[in-house]
Amino acid sequence: MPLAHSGPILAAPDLDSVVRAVRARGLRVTAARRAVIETLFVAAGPVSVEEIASGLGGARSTVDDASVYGNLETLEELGLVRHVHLGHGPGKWTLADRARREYLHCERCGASRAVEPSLLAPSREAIRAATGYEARFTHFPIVGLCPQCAREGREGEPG
Amino acid sequence: MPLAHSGPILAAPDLDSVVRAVRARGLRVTAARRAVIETLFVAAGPVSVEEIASGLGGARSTVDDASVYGNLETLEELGLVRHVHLGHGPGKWTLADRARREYLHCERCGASRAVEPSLLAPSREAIRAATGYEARFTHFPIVGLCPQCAREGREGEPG
DNA sequence: GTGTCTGCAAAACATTTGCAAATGC
DNA sequence: GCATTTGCAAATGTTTTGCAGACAC
Repeated sequence: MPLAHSGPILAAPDLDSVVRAVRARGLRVTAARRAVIETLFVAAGPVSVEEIASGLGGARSTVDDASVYGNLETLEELGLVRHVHLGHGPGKWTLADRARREYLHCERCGASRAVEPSLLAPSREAIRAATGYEARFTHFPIVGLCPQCAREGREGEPG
Repeated sequence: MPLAHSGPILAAPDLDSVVRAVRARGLRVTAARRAVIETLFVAAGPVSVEEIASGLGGARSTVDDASVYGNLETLEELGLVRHVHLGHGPGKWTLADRARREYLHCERCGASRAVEPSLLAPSREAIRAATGYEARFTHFPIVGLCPQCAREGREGEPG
């Protein structure tokens, strides 16, 4: 079942399948590891290390920051989770198959909104054709000016 | 010679014109401020705070980190300098009119390369038409897989 | 039983803040 | 002369590292 960039398929694996994948790679399923995965699983969107460590989403126990960092790194290496940046500052974490949305971020007022994926398709194709790179626009937001700030910028400028 | 989407044209000014702009805004031209600007001016590309503070590029004196941060923030607010991120980690700083290149960054091996601006034009237009945002792809790199890592990814995957 | 993982404490970085002294205008 | 700006020192916030004990398998 292909999860990758192309497919519209939304595989949304259950928690057990993630846990199984962890075990399949030879990693141990500890309470801390399970709590991290559960938090990512129940979260509405990408979450911070802080949120994961404090057991947001009702994880039974709390997990030490250092262990959260370690686990996220390990799980990211396995391709099970990803981190994304929604603006400046520390990243947020999510299950790998959920990191599919591209965002616009206004550099002046900080406003943020998701982008209709089809808008990026032409450039993604052009980049692939010209450079061979498979571009994902999901990791960092696309920075620019929102309509209002763009307007103000054009008026306000002295000359 | 069109440099950008719209905005006030600010073309490769000499050092003095930047200094004049600073004074014109009512800011004082101190030794530290001048050193920061000079470093940005002579640098081959975007530079780190560390590099600026240590007087890379032959600035006569060294400038305290805190002062560099303060100056960069002030100058960015005036629109004279910008910071960009070329990968993960702390940003790098450059004169505003020089922050025009878009980069591809491989999330697996870290390879980086500039993008031919025309490749992004279609999506920039589509985004403007659909959302009103003026997208700049220069602030964060576009993350993805370089040709080689993309190939390995496709082969290596277990299933 | 053994090697992995955890929590805790401390270190390493990047950045911000507070403030008295220095200095551009 | 006076407000702005500086350097220094300390605080903050995030992430990494070291390590003895706990625990999954």
